[in-house]
Amino acid sequence: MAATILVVEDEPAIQELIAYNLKQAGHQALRADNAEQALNLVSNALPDLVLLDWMLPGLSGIEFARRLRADKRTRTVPIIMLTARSDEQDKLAGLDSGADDYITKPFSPRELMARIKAVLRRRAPEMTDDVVQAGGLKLDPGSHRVTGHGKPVELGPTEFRLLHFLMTHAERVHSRTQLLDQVWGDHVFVEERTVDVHIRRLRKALEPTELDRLVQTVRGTGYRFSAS
Amino acid sequence: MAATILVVEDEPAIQELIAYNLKQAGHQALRADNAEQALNLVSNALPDLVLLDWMLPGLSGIEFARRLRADKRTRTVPIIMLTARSDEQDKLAGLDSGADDYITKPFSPRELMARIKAVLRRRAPEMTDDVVQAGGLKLDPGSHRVTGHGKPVELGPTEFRLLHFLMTHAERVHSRTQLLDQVWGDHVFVEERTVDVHIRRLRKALEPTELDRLVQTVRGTGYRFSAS
DNA sequence: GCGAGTTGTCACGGACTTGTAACATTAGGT
DNA sequence: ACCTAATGTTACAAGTCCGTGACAACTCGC
Repeated sequence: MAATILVVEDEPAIQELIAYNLKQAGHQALRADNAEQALNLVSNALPDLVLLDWMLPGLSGIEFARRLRADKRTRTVPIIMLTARSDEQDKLAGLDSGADDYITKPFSPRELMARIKAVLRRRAPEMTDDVVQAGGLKLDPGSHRVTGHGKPVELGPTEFRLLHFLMTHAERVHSRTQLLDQVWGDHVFVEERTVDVHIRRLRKALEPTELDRLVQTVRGTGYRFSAS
Repeated sequence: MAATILVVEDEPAIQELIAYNLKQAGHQALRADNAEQALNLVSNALPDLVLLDWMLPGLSGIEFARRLRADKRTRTVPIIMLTARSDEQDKLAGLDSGADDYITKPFSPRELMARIKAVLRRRAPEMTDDVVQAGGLKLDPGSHRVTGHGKPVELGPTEFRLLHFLMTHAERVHSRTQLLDQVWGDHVFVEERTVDVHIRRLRKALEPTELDRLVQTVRGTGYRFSAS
């Protein structure tokens, strides 16, 4: 899946380099030269990940990270810190401010891309465009297609995200609250029972392929995807 | 598993950061800015663990910890102290006041989560989602599944919690009162004999696998899980 | 703006769970 | 052996949780 990535970096050459590499990898790059500009962009549209330079003119990178963590709406956005210092003390402070990973300059584009992928996979595996496959069911985030035993399955957007999350976190029970947080987003307010309805819609769509049994109810706890 | 964790921390950014990470790990976060507020929350509902800042406006963290330890109802709640000082003297005082662990700022979220898990594992193993295995019985809290000699075992929610507690505190006799407190919760009122009925239901569910003998009666005292 | 598709909420009914009481059985002391 | 207290067992009514269909509000491309 093409992630939208915000690059906050004051040095034009590095910003350009990063943006180019992101584009090359199929992501969309938003750019900001400083924290103020970045805050503006974030208030418009939430990126899927933030690449954040440590040293910024004006508001520092750490401070920016703290602000993102302080606001309920932006709390979940993964952050990767970029810095020239390799000092361990800074590293701790950086992680303390809420960064998910930390990379020291100079870095190779390959390394940066690997870390981005790793963070997306860890924080939001359903954000990567890896094909997920289990028990005869195949979900391809890239083409936004789902097939069961080779036959196409029609899903609405929410059911698609729900199935994607369940498949990337299989063999685990998820409470309705967790599913709302992870699939709907933690800034929305909807009834818990709404999850039931979407589970129902998902099952109905899977019924023709008999794969609806993979979506299981755990009474009193939540739902589980299981291929065994 | 989902533990309820009380965060007592006056600095909003850090409180937010911690709460966010707790939620991410599947826990529920209660928050308090000061000790007075924390005492209120505790009197309402007992948390499974307390994260406590050393420096608090008003009643200090140490004093708050002492109060928890002084009250019979809250005496067993695990406490992790947070502090900016790395001074050995303070560390001793902190542990002396009854803290289970101690962590100095700045700390990485990863480190904090690791310590929480370690403390829960030691003090309340039924709160973690570690797989428990004994005598051919296997219970997986993550997927909410139980198998005996590989065959699936069907349990209701209460029987599941009961078995989980017994397995994580095996080779020990638990009185009916203790089981009610630990498995049902400390503020519910049910007949003691109700435990017997659930033990019966648990045994019945285990019968097909012949593993019901692991749940043993200690006449005049209570019940015990034993794999030997 | 129009219509198809999507979304969140509600209400109803059925299935499962739970606590209690009542009765049966067992263990342990005398 | 007998008696009593403790535990096993069953049945049941009340409560809770979940599946399901209907529906109105909403979005989005045309």
